[in-house]
Amino acid sequence: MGREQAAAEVFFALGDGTRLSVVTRLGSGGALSATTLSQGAKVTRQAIVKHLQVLEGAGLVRHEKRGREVLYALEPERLDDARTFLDGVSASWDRAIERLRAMVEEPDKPRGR
Amino acid sequence: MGREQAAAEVFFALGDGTRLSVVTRLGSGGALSATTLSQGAKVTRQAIVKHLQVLEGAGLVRHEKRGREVLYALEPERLDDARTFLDGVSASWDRAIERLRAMVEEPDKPRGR
DNA sequence: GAAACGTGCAACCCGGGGGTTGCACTTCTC
DNA sequence: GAGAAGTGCAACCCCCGGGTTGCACGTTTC
Repeated sequence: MGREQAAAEVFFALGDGTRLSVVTRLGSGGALSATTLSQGAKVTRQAIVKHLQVLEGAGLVRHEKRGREVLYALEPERLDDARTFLDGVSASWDRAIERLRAMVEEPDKPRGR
Repeated sequence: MGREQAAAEVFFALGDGTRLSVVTRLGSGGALSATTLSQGAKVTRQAIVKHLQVLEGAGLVRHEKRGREVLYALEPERLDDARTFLDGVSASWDRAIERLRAMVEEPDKPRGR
């Protein structure tokens, strides 16, 4: 229910090339500032800032003021949530396939709930 | 590189509430038609069709003509790809954390590549 | 204190994503 | 064959996501 909504938010946050590369860089680089992230990127600092806000809104990133600059760091828990969701879909899919296979192999067997 | 782009496409496809519920239903229900999926949904059949095309474009779904109707079924391989990507980010994040911890605990130790 | 660096805020633009409606076309059913 | 069921196609609408520019505000630095 709300679970699905939250998962959609996380997936939406990851569903953009720029944001995904930001996540990758934060994942391997620790805590970085928006300006640092914007260097080497194809977009402006402001664009990066907006992306970071989206990521933070989805709970994928946390920010911390460090003197005059603001450092953003990854929050990997929500990544686990997303992975859990994918696991769930895959699992129920496997079960559905298994049911189908059983029905084909034993057509007369009564099947309950 | 292109890996990241493909992952972004999958995440984008999953980053919408309607599409995510479609994926869930397909995951637990086997192969369904657009009309069937639209019943019980809050949107039109046409909207569902567009969503299915997006999902198919991302490789998450496959369609098959069955008489006069078209059945859509889940293609769980791409889900695994997405999960693998998340695993990668989490792993490098863990390594980054570990490096950081090591630096804090042994400040004088020389650290190489 | 003045200059440089890093941010924050606001206005603005553009394209396309999500949705709908209407209709023509095939396929099943009686 | 007539009608119902299931799709496909096209036009159309609205909103907002992604991006930019310009400038004002703290914080360092010398």
